[in-house]
Amino acid sequence: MPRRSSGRVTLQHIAERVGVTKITVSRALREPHLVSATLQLRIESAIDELGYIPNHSAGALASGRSHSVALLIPSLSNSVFSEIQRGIEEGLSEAGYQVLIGHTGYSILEEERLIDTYLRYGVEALILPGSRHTGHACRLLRQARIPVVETLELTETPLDINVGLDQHQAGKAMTQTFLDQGYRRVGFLGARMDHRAQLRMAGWETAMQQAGLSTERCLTTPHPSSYRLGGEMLASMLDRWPDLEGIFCGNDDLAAGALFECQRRRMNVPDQLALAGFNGLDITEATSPPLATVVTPRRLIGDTIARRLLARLQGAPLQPASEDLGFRIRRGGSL
Amino acid sequence: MPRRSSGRVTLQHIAERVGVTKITVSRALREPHLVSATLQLRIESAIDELGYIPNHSAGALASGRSHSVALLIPSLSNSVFSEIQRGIEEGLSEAGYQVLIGHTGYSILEEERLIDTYLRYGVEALILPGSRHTGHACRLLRQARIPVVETLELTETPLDINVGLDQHQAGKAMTQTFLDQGYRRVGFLGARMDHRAQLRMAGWETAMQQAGLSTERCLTTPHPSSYRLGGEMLASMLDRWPDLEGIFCGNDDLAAGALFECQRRRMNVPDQLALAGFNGLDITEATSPPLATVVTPRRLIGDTIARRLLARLQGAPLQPASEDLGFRIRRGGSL
DNA sequence: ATGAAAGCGCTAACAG
DNA sequence: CTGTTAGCGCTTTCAT
Repeated sequence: MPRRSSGRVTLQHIAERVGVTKITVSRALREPHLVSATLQLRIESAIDELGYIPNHSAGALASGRSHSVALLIPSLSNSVFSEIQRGIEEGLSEAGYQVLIGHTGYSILEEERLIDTYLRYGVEALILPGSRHTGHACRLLRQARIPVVETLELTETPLDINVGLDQHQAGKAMTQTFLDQGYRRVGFLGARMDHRAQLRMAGWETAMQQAGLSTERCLTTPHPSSYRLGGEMLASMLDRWPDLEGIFCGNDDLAAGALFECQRRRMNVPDQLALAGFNGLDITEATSPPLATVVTPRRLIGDTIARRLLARLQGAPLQPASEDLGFRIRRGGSL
Repeated sequence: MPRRSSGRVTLQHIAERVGVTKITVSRALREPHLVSATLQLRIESAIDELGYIPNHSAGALASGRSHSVALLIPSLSNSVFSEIQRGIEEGLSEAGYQVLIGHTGYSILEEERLIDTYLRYGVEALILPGSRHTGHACRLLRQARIPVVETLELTETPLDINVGLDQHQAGKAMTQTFLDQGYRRVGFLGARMDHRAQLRMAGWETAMQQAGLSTERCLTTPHPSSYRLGGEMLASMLDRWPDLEGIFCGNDDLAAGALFECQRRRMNVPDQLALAGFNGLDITEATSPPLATVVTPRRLIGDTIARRLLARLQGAPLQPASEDLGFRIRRGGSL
């Protein structure tokens, strides 16, 4: 009688049932071509009958490989990440990796906690939103010696793979679009104000300053963005700066919320007020008028991450480098 | 020289550095009160210096406990789940559980695959969206003998814990609200048509039939729902049934998309066409007019799941039972 | 308060 | 194609 035992069905049980040793059963599962066809069948049926479920921890411990990768996303309710995730998942699951999702709530402290957790789980790579991390997180990542992907934004000093787009440049380009259309009193509206939101806003500032225009018409909040918030903040801005001609919103949710508030006030968009968002989510094509936005190549980002990460996992050397996948301005009808 | 070794820092390394055995280090980590204060400090600093990261697989294998729970969600881009997730995560992480997120893409086959995967990982409980599962999934769940939560919808035959709301009843109640307001030619618009969407639609049918009204004005698609799709489907419905007085949309995205299409056509909502959605997402309060919707208690669902699951994890017996957390109809201004 | 021994379930390495 | 042996890194159990 064993002193400890989980009562779970193990390889050993299958092996006894079939009349071989457990290593053969193990092989039948992992390298079927090394096992005779008849045995293979008998093993399969024994597994089925007994309801064997492999113990991932035991396998990972013995082999030193977890076949899993962690993907950290800032928020579950932000659809920006869903396409990126699809690209990543498709590429990696094909190669036998399980993608473990964690969400940071836009906090680098929570990101640090998750990095620690997933390193304990022995993930073979980490995909992180953004390029800002806590000092301890960076130390953990360095020690772990596993591939790391930083995504969404670009950084001068990537830890490893960096795939995204230049958020500052994109913010600047969208602002320039306002200016090209003749708008002058262009404000900025931002929520949450994570690093990417800050970069976009900085892009707006740069463009405005280069055009010799005022950057005073700016309203931001640390609160999470939402449609409602977009409407409320638009109202505040119009109160304070009734002369506004256009507003660049840090993301599509805010822009849509702002548009709804304009509709409520019977303000014509873009004649009385031009609006633009950021990301090119589905909603920007559905509203009336469609919203101007910066279309980000999210699916491409996901595919690219999968491809480059697989190369690293399969032995490609560490060569920290950024890959800029660009963006596209879409004027919609709101600008 | 050991034949195999990962090169990672282990408990053994810490122990040697401090001059104790590894079991003492292990205790210092898990039951600090059993270790003398001075040792505790020396162990902590050694861990810090060497950058020790515990190996979760080894711990899980030795103890038979993974301290993790899997939460499967249908889609990352659907914010319906984000509040549920928050409630679950807060409750469980406080109790020392790591919540692993997986997404099924609304497919019970993918759900089955994820259940299998996470059982291999040794999760101590599973939280599933919905009550429809493949036969093999049910078998796996039964064999695993761990707590299972089925959520969002209610079922007569819960596997274990079941927390949600009566989707059929909710669909019926929203339809009845149309009828109470005097609308008669009320259609139904649905996308994706997963089980919950089907239940909502069945609720609409029931209410219409009980009122002796036609259920012909119904358009559904298996495609994922989106704002754009809501607009396109509304257009099709108006083409086909120009006499429509109201449309109950299976979710808020479709309803919002439909509203935008009405705005494009300069159709007054609700005078020319009444609209309603389902879930009570943020957008329903932001549009102009605000959208009628079925407000679902998502945060409460999450909190309730956490509470009941913790009880089960701490030994409460298996007592399959459903908990109906209800819903609220909000008329908004579109109905 | 600390230690020794055994073992969790699996796979790497080598043998045949 | 199949088996033997050792060990992955940790925790349990029992001793001291």
